Amino acid sequence: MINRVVLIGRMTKDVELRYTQSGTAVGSFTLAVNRPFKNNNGEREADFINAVIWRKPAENFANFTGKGAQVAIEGRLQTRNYENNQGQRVYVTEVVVDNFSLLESKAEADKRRAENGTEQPAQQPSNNKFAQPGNSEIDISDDDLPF
Amino acid sequence: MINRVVLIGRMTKDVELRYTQSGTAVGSFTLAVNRPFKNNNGEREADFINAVIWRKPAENFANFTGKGAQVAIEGRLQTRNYENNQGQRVYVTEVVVDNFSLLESKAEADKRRAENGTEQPAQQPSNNKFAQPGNSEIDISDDDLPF
Amino acid sequence: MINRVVLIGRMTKDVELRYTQSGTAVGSFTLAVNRPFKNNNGEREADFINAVIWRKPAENFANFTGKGAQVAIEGRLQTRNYENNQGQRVYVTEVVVDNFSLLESKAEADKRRAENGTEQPAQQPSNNKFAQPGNSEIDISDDDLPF
Amino acid sequence: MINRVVLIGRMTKDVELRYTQSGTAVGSFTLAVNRPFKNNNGEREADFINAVIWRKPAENFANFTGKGAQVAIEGRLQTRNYENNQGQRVYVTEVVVDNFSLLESKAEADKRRAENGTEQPAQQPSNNKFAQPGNSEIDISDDDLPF
DNA sequence: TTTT
DNA sequence: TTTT
Repeated sequence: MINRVVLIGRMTKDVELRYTQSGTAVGSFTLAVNRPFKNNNGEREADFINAVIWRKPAENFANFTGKGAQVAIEGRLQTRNYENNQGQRVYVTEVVVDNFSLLESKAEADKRRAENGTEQPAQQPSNNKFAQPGNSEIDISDDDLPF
Repeated sequence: MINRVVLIGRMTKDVELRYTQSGTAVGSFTLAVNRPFKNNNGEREADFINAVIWRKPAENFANFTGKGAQVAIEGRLQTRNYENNQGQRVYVTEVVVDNFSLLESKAEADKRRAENGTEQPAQQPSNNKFAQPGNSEIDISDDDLPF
Repeated sequence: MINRVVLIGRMTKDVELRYTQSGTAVGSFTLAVNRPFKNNNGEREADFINAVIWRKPAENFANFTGKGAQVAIEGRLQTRNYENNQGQRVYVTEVVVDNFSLLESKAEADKRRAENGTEQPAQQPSNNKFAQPGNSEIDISDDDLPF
Repeated sequence: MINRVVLIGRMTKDVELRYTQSGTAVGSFTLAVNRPFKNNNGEREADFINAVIWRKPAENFANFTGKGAQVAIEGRLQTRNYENNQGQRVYVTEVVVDNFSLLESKAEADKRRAENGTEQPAQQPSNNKFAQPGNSEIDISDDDLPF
């Protein structure tokens, strides 16, 4: 089966980097991808695509990109569902990234944001800076590993 | 911005073909795309990707494919959200199809299902057979048109 | 850098399976991909895309597909050049396949061709049947390995 | 049939913009796409992918990108062949671009090259600057139009 | 005939 | 819950 996605967009925030109980890194983030056309009000809208990235590439990605930076990602579409705290089933579609290309460094994006003004700098959570495995460990079963 | 998806999978059901108030055809369907690897129980799972297709291609697609048939689709990822009847915001990610390739005809898929046995034949809802515009008109604003 | 190709087409002939001096399998083949539109004479032309596939997947691919069979391939575009026997430099662009999906088995394609008539059966060269490494060894340097 | 290519790379030179006898714009260019791995000498090589772009987008593309600039392109693979002046048949594989994204402006690329030093500025051939149709008219039959 |  |  063929399942392929290629996107270019901007990071809506820094990568959220976490670790499974067994120490596997997982990064999650959302890409804002501008639409090719304008809406009825003459505005260009965006789609907000969720994505995850695993293992060593997750750590690299988290460290070299961040909020506002332009990136290209490649991967496959995956769906999953879970029950939220109101007992409702929530369906999620996300890209499992297996290749990426940084079109702008974290530093460049930060610099641009600083120059552009009032915008406060991106927070620098310790967990997107080569965090130690085990640090921000979370409740992700290793069964969720996509391989 | 680049936003491209290519999928090969099987139709989980016949296309749901509807019409906006102004008579534009919209087809919606879900593709089951088998994962490239097996899970911890040695089973091959699938991802269930939602998709929409507009206008004349929607009518062709609805008429020449159907439940169980293998198809290839190409398009872009789009996100939208709405409030459900419990007042919860629901987020949807779907493929807006702009090209497709039928890898098996509706007839072939039906024949295969018939041969395979007990499975009941795919229902033949009038709305997937060149339905008249205005017939199964629904509450889709023309503002939802993706162009 | 992003470099991704997805194609659906038909095998113009059986896979040519060879082995490098160190025993690495390499398959080469050409895919006929029909164009989406007709030319000025109302005919549908095709593009003939060259592709290579390496190692174990090359052997699987060679054994389960063949002339006339429909396949989907995924990979990256690669260019190389060499001097031909007239001393001219020849430029080649080909897909290095890293994923494929068989949309029709070799047997189905052969059956279809047999039913369709006069067409002679695909030749069965020993080198597309789990050939022994070393058998049809050729002058491919291991330096050509794409990794 | 599915036939899709997505590439990110750098322009090896300015776009060559020409016009068919009937005044249709055609741009041709080559993209250098770095390989994801290093070769046996520890160097990162590139693939040099030829591409063409037609009509109005060709003029926009020619005017807003240029040598050294990073771009993303999307399109389909096309093959053609012709006889060269030595009477040899030459086979060409190229991308017919139907979407692009400028990741760096012509100005930015020029600025970068100027800062980096000795490199001479990109020549500014009149034919990549909103050239008049008919100006650099060439021997392209309108039969070559890909639609 | 190639870009950073 | 969103980027430029």
